[in-house]
Parts: sequence; structure tokens; C-alpha cells
Amino acid sequence: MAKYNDDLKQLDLPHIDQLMLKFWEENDIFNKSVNQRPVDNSFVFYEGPPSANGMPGIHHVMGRTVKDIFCRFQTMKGKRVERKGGWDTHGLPIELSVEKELGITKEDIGKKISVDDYNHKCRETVMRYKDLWDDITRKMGYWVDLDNPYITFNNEYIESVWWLLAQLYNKGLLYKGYTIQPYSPAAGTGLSSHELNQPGCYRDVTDTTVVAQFLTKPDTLPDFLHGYGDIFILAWTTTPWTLPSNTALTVGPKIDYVLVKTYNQYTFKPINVIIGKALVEKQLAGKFMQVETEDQLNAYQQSDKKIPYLVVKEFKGQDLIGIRYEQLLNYALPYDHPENAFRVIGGSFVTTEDGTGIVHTAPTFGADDAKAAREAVPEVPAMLVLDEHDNPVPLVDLQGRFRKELTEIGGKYVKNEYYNEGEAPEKSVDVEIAIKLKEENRAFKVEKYVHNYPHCWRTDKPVLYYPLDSWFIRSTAMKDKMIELNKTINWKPAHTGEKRFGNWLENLNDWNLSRSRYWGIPLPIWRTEDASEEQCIESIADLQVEVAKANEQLGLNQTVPADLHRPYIDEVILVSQSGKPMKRELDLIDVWFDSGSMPYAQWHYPMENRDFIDKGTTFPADFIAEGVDQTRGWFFTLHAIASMVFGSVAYKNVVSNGLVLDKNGVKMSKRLGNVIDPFKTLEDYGADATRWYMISNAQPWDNLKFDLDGIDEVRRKFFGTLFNTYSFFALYANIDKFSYSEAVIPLEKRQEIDRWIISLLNSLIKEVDNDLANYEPTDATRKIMSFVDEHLSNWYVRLCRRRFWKGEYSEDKIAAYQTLYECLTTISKLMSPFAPMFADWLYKNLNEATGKEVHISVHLSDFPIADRNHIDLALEQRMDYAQRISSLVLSIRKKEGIRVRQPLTKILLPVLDPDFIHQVDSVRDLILSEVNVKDIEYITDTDGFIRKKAKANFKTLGRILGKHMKTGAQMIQEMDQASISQLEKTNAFSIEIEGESFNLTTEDVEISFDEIPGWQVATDREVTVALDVTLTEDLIAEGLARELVNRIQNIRKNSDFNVTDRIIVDIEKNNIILPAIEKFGDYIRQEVLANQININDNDGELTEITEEVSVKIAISKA
RNA sequence: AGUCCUGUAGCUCAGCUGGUUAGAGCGCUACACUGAUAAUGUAGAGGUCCGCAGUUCAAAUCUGCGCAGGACUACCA
Repeated sequence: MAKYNDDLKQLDLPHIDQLMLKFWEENDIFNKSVNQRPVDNSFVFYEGPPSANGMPGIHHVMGRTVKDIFCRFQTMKGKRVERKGGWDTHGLPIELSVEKELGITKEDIGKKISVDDYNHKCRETVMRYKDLWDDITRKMGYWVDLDNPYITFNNEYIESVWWLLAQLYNKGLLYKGYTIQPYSPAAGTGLSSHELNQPGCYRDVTDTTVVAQFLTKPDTLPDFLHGYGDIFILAWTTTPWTLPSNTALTVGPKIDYVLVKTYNQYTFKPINVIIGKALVEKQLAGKFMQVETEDQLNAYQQSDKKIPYLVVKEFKGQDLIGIRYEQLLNYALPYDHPENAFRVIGGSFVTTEDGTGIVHTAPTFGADDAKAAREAVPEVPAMLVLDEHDNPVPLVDLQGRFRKELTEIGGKYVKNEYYNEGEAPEKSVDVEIAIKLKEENRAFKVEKYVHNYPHCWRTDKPVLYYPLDSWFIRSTAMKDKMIELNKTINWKPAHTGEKRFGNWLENLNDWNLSRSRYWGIPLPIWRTEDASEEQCIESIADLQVEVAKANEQLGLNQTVPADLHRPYIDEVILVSQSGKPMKRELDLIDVWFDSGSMPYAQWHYPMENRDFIDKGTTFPADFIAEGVDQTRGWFFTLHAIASMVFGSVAYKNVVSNGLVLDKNGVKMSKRLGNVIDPFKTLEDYGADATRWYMISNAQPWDNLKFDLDGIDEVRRKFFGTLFNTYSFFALYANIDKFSYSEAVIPLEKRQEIDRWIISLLNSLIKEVDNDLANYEPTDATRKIMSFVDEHLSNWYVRLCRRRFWKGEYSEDKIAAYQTLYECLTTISKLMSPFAPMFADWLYKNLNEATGKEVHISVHLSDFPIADRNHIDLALEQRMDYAQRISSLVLSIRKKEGIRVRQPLTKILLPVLDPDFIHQVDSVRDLILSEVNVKDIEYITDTDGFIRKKAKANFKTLGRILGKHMKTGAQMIQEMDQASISQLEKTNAFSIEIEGESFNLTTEDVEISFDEIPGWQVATDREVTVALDVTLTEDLIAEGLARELVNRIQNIRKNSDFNVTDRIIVDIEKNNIILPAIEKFGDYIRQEVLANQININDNDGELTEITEEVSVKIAISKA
């Protein structure tokens, strides 16, 4: 017969990994596991594409473990779970690494290196670490189809993306518009936030700053500001060149402001100014001096050293909203709704940290400004004027120069840094504007100020925040739909979806799609030069038609390029309806759009596989999982595209997992040298222990403090225990040749303990199934661990050991084998999603010996189904009693210093509830053998023998007693024995508090045992145990007999006897132990498999039996 | 700066809708067990449940304000 594999003498997880990986590959288990499930019963999973441009880290092992668990689980539940791998291949990191490698900068592209060569280099680089990725994927046991991955740079992929963009375009959701972006005039390009975050970009610079006085229009002032004459609002700026573009002032609605009477320090004219209350002292410092009366104020002379000021009024920002003011520098007016400009509006971003608490707002040059202006009702227009072609433009051109509208400063650069060396004027425009304002009594204060300002990493010159032309997706138009759809998604954890993602959707901005780069998906929009006509291409076929049309009408000879990337695609010229040539908009699209398109583009939808999406076979996903950092990344782009193009969610369940930190909770970084090498970890500890540790230690969405010692603990505690249990089983099953060939012994014919562990096992199946269905992997692992360790190993196996090694191959023995076998195979299935290798090793070892199931791998088997009929909660409860009673008895023994091998006569169990006796009686024998006591006696008549005590049940009483709770609890605590008896008998007791009477029932009072005079007592919640510790001669002899058995067994073991060898024992004569041999000789012989015991002198080992007695014992084979 | 998360024993974590001795594992200390043995059991020590205030008869749990750590987003007149 087939034997249970016992090759491994001790647990070696990395070795098991190797065995299983080889087995899986040779037998194509992954594909089989997918293909054996029906096509029409799919569980859709999307793989978020990693970039193979970087090395895989330990956090990838974490993320992929989460994915793998649920995919494997659903597979075992009968679902077909296709797992198409994918690679993210575009984007800035790839460009940067190529540039670094070639030693070039962006400026060199098209000069030192052609765009063509550059893109080729990107294409090569992007898969640099693919082998390492494939390797880690395999070694960690992550099942994903790496043979047919989607790759975002493939033409098919790009074509699908184009189609999606065209859908958006056709719905009017794609538009070209302005947004305020960091812009480098010297380089003539916008900068991404990534580029701004390069080291050294933010630098301290000294700028001329102005606190300007904006003159309010009296008829728009609120009543409380009437009667003071001219009132100015003070606003501070570090960029005076933006003042001509001012169209609003922003206040914080909740901020306190004051009206201050004082004098202008440059013109000495009396003025009234509005300023943030918290900033009065800061702005009116130095030359200024606070006074208390009008007289003191009026007494001011120009020659005085200090300028007095008087605070006359206080109010909230809210009260200022709506005030209109005269334009500060009237070079130009906004072309659009100029009547809505020059007002006070509210904004939440206003602080009183510095400045005046009122923000000069120039929507053309500040993102916050633009936002506040847009949100105001009515909208505040930006300072845009119409150029020669009637296009709206800001007052500063793309080179960073003022437009001609600004007369005397027109044509000048807004920053002196933008001039070529030696050409900068003495006075910057900032200074010129400051002087002008001073002269016009519009400057409250002008001073130099040092602040941190971003610089372009290519030109070293300051960045301008500038409205740039970009292509946008009008996601705001679909905001409500996205919010509504989001509510149907099951987020793990929920708050990531409700709060983090929900808030993000609430505050959604239009999606800036444009990137001025080279390596990415080109925007498929062609335009005429005057932008009057344009076309969005939705497929290669579409492009072919248009190219042919253009060739014909424009007399060209173009073909559709074989590669849809730049620069080839840029050379294609199309023709407009009116016959004009159209060129492609040079932008690439945001790489995030690439990855958000994967549900469709991975199948080259809709050019192929239309049904996959249209019939819902692969859309939406049932499940996706990535790091929380993808909330606004992949999770969003998937959601946005699905919502906008298909009106659907892209995924129904999403797990966002946390970060993997080092063991001290510090982020892993190369610099700190605390990075964990995933390859080495897997090699040292094996994939299963690593995976199990990661999942069981913390919920996936909590950050994981990764500690290698934790993996080792999991290995010892869980895998070690399970391995030992299996080894134990295999050892005896091989001896007895148990191969599950006998008929299944019905549960009712098995022992109580068998039914108990089977009951627990079925409860466990139910729980684990439930947890996995609800994306709660951590709970599931913890429950499996607790079952294996606490119940299976430390109770079932421990108590049943004798059944396996003792006696004939009886029905009871077979029942034990069947029971343990069932537990082990079931555990192998339950754990297989988490620990696929060990689980399969275990399953195969068991199944190959019995041939019970047809599957050659656990991963081809079905997930166990809990059998309700096998769950017996009463049984589970009484076994719990048994465990607790045993534990209490052992603790009394310990306290009394009585060894477990010393038998005792009886346990006393006080009983409150007749059912308790019944329950304990069924597990009586287990308890007695476990604690080596001969009998259990129940005490029901407690009066006078056992004292009871009463304690309030706060939960029920709280409602009845309310504020009298404290007094009531005290009174119940003090109930005497008679009162307790009365309550028990009549189920009624009344107490009186402050004249009020309350009727209590037994439900309101918890009664427990206090003490049994003269006995050793231990209590665990409602269970109380007393132990009779009297020793008789017989008991002592029996105890010694057991000591002898133990010593002889040790000698057997040390002498390397086989478990089945019969022996002869020689024991030196000793009067103390003689009674033990006389009275319990049979017992001893039976236990140690001795044919005879001789009392004689022998040259055996001197062996200590008790502290007082040592005798020589020799054994030999019979 | 905003949004969100986390804060319980030396360490890693449980603690459901508020209920009175706040738990587990590891580690530590002591003892025991020994045909699962590079295992195992029992016991012990170890906690201002981040702080403060509030709601309540009752707060680790609910509310507010802070503090510390982290993530994301935005970058500031």
C-alpha cells in the first residue's frame, strides 16, 4: 500500500517550496485550476500592472499575497478566475531612468538623440527587471498568467485607449482649457509636480513684497462701515507683478477682522484700513504705535517718529464678502464679465499666518486663486484679455513678459532672472510697481522678504504659476454618477471608500490629461492650425480612412505608422472637413489613463473580444487589490473611466492594503538600509511562512511592521505544530497501515472527543469560508491557527495519543485515524489560499496514501463545505468545560505541589444548573484521565458547605436602576446567603434605594461560588473546582508505578528500541517502590510492553524515581 | 495647510452596538511534563487603554480639543 510520506524528519519550508513549485510546473496545476472551472461561472480579477522598471520589494509580496488568496479561494469555490498579468510601461520614471543612463536631459531629446532612438531606449528599459519580477512571482507562489500579459505600449493596447478617449470626446467630456500649472518660461514648458519635487528645486529667494491698499466703493460697504470715509482693504503679495491681474480679494469667512485708523507711511495721509485682527501687531509694527483715543490719533505730525493707529471696529470675514473695490492698477479689464471682478470673496484657504489675512487674488497666476474665483457666485473672471486672434490670454506671455497693455512696463520680463546675463534692468517690474503704488497712496508697506520658491530644474530660473493649455477630461460633469456608483462598491476597509475616496470624489477636479513628453500614449486628436476644426481618432482603421482621405485631398503619400508612438504619429497629417490640414495635438496622455483603461485594453476591446465587456464576462471586476496609495491613482482611474464611458463600476470589491514598514515602524528606504530583500526572505523562511505571517499579523489595510522574527514565530508556532501533528499521524498510520480503506465510521459511533473536533472543524470551515467571502483574510488565518494549535494539537491529539499507539487495530482506533485524517485534509484545504505550498504538500501526502480524492493537488480540489449536522454547540461547550476544569485542577495540583502522575481520588464540582452535570458527565472520562483523578463528585446541596456570592449584572440592571446603579451594585454585592437562596428559589428579590423599590430577577444578578471551607478551590468564570488532595497508600503506589513506567519508557527511547519491541525489565529491590510493582505490575508491563518484570540486582542505570528513591533499572529485548 | 488612518503589557495584536478583575501570542521569571520532544503544559510579573475636557449611573469604547506617528493631496498671498 501507499505510505504516508515521512521523508521529512523536521519541517523545512523552503524545501517544500521547491518540491511544490516543481510539481506545479510539471503538472501545469495553475492552468488546470483555472480551466477545470466553467467559463460561465467566472470571478473577475484585475491585475494592477506593476512597472518592471524597478526591482520588486517585500511590499509587492504583501500586495500579491492578498490578491492570490482571494483568487485561489474563489477558484476552490468553483469559480473560473482568469488572472491576466500586465505591465505598466509608460511614464516619467522610465523617461528619467533612460535619461540618467544615457547621461542626457530632456533638452537633448531631438538634438543629441532622436525621439525615435529615445523611445527605443525606453522600450528596452521598461522590461529591464522583468526576469526578477517573474522570479519573485513564481517563488512566492503567486498565480498569475505571465505568458500572455497585457503591455501598455503595445499598439493594440493604445488603440483601445484611443477608443476610450474617443468615447469621452464624443460625449463632450474632452476639452482643451486653461489650468494653473508650474511653468518655466525660460524652458517654455510646464513642469509636473514630480519635477518640482526634485531636490534643490525649492530655494530661498529675496523678493520685493507689497501690502497694497485696495480702495472700497462706499455704496457697497456694509452699514457698520459707513461714516468713516475712504476705507482700504490691505492685501499682501510676494509677487507684485501679479497685481495688475488682480480681480478679487479673498477673506476667511470665520476669521476676525478689524478696521484701523492710521496714516500712510509714505504719503502721511490719514487712512482707514481693514486687516485681519491677528495680524494687526505684525503689520503695524516698528514705525507704528497703538493709541487709545481719537485725540491721540489726531495729534499725529509728519515729523513724529511713530505713526499712531487706532482699532475702531471688529467683525467677521463673512461680513466683508460682496464689498466691491476700485481696480488697483487699471491697465486692462477681463474680457469676460468684467462687472463681476474686483469684489471681496470667501475662501477656506485663507490663514492668519502671515500677510494681512486678506489674499490678493489673481486667478491667472495662482491655483488657489483660480479655484476661489471659480467657486464664487457669481464667478469672478480671471484677468484674461483677447489677443490678435481673439484668443483669451493672460497679461504675461509665454516668455514671461508683460503684454503691451501694460504700457510703461509692457514688454518687460516679470522676473529679472529671465533676462539674459547683463540685460536685466536695474529696477525689476516688482520694484516699479511698488514705487507706482507708493506714489498713488496705494502701498501700505513695501519690504524685502525671504521665502521659499520653486525653480525649474532645467534652467535654474524661478517657476511661474501660469495658466496653460491642456486637454482635460470633464470628470466634474460625471461627479454625481461617480459618487453614486462608489456607494455600491465594497471597500476594504470601508473608510477608504467612504472617506478618503468619497471625499476625493466630492472635491473632484477635471482630469488634466496632457503631458508634454515623449514616451507615452499620444493624444489621438488632430487640429487645424487655427483650432477651428478638430477630429478625435478612435481606432487604427479610423486613422487609415482619414490618412487615405488626407493623402487624396492634400496630395500626400502617408501611411499609418507601424508604431503608434511619437515621433511617427506626429508626422501624420489629416484633413479637416473644410479641407485644411490638421496636425496632432502634441501632448501625450497621463499614464494613469493607461492603467485605468486596462479592463478593456487588456483584451483589445472593442476591436476584439466585444463580448468580454458587453456581456460582462470580464467586466466589471469582482475583485481588485492594491496599496492605499492607489486610491487617487489606479482605483480612481478605473472608476472614472468605467463611470464615464460605461456608466458602470469597474470593480465590486476592492482591498486597499497598507504599507510594509520595517520592524520599528519606519518606512523602508535604501538610505536607512532597512530594506528587506524579498528573495532572501523567501529563501530563508519559505513563501508560506512569509505569506502567513504577513496576513495573520495585521489586517492587510493596516500598516505592517515587518519583522523577520515574526515569520520565524509563525513557522514554529503554526507550521511546526501542524507538521508535528501530521508526522504523528503518519508515524502511526504507517505502522497500522491505515489507508482509509474501511467504511467511514458514523459519527455517533465515534468517541465524544472525535465528534467534538469534527464539530469544531465544521464551525471553522463556516467561519473561514465566511471570512474569505467577506475579504477578511486576517481573521481567517487567526482562526485556523487557533484551531490547529489549541484544539487539534494541544487537546485532541494530546488526549488521543494512546488511541493511536495502543492496542489492536480496532474500530475505535480507526475512528481516531479517520477523525484526524479528516481534520488534516480539511485544514490543508482551508489554508491553501494562504499557504499554497505547505497545504499542497500536506494534501498530497494524505491523499496519495489513501486515494480518497481524485485531485492531484489541493488547488484542484473544492473548498470544504461545513456540515451543519456535524456542528454540535452543546458538545463544543462541554468540551470547553472539560478544558477549563482540567486546567483548574492542574493549577490546584501545581499550587499543592502534587505531580500529575500522582493519582488523586476525586474532584468536587459545585453545580448551579442541572444541565451542567449532564454536560460534564459526557466528558467526565476525558477530564479524569487528563488530570489523573479517579472520580468527579457534584455538589448540589450548597447550603452551609459552599458560600455563594452575588454580583450585579450591569447590562440589565443599568436600564432598571439608572443613576442608582452604584448603590444597587453595592447592595447586591452585600447580599447574604439567605437572600441569594431566596433569589434563586423564587426568581425574585427586591431592593430599596432612596425610598424607591426595584424588583430583581436572577437575570440581574450573577451568582458564583465564593469558597469551600477546607478545600482547595479554583474558579474560572462560572466554573468552580475543588480538589481532594488526600493521599492513600494505594494512590501512592499507583503514582510510583506511573513514575516507573515513565522511567522505563525513557530508557527504551534512549536505547533506540522500536516503538513495538517487547522487553524484559530488571529492577533493583527497593522497599518503597515494591508495593507499586506488586499492586500495579500488570499495568506497568502493559504500558512498557514488558513480558516480565524481575526484581533483582542488575547493572542497569541508577534511575531517580522520586526525590528520595533511586533504583537501578535495566531493560533488554525479549 | 487639508483629508484620512493609527495610538491598549517590553514586542505584535484582539477587545462587536458603552456594562465593572482590559485579553491572546511572543519575550521574561519559576515550576512541571516527557513514546509529538530542537516540542508541550501550568503559574507569575508586566497596563494613568496617548493626553485633556465633556456626555453618562457607567467610557479603552461616544463627542470635542490637543499630542505623536503614518498615508495621500495641495502647495501658500
